[in-house]
Amino acid sequence: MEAKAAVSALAALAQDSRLAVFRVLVQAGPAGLAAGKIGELAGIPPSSLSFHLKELAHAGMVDSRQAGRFVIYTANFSTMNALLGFLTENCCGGNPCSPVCAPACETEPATKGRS
Amino acid sequence: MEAKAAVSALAALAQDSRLAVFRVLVQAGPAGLAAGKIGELAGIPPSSLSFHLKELAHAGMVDSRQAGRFVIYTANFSTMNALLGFLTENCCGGNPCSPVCAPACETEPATKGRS
DNA sequence: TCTATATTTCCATATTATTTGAAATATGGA
DNA sequence: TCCATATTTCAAATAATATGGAAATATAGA
Repeated sequence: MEAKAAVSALAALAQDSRLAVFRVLVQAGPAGLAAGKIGELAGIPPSSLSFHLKELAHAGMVDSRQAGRFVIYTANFSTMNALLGFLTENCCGGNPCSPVCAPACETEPATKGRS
Repeated sequence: MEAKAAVSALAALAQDSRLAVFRVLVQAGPAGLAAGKIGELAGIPPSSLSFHLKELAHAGMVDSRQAGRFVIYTANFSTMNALLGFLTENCCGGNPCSPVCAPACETEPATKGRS
């Protein structure tokens, strides 16, 4: 991931409504949610929601697919992982260090404390 | 970490100059860098740099300490880790999943591919 | 104290983002 | 085709953010 893409991704997430939308989609997993359901869960009126979803999509943080009358949105997990990687890249000059940790897969819930 | 703090942290990073500053500090590790050195490495004039450093500090992404005539800035790694955790929290409803990974410490460089 | 260096504050300007109602568009079913 | 529902687009007001020169402040050393 390049700096420009990272700034786009971060800017997409750096807003109350969009962060709420994205977190709801992360929790929903690959199945995703219809736009209306997202607006309901996040408390955002349709036109605002549409604006924010477009911002997230443009930054590659979410994908969408048509399903009948519904548009299903999903979090884009590979952009997400690329962003996490970018932020911790070459930490401490690439030397072993405790301060920052590279994301690594777990099969357990992500709510445990760390470092 | 709460949503408000996460939005602040993300907004702090969602800007070309500030992201460049933060990455330079992540790479510098706990030793940190003087403001002037950061400006030199990131190509940012003093007054702009000061503005952006203040933004990063206000969001808790960097800390500073006086060292003689210099002000040494360091990345705040615990805010960073809290942010990464927040973004992946309760991924896929808390069930085991491959898409998103919880940050976990490694002792190797952070440039390897993942998931 | 005086000087040089390091950093921050102030200021004005330019640019970009957020919000939401109303209207437009798209889809599926009767 | 006609209707109801789902979503997006448009428009315009408001608010927040970015920039960088010039001046102010702070520190160390002579």
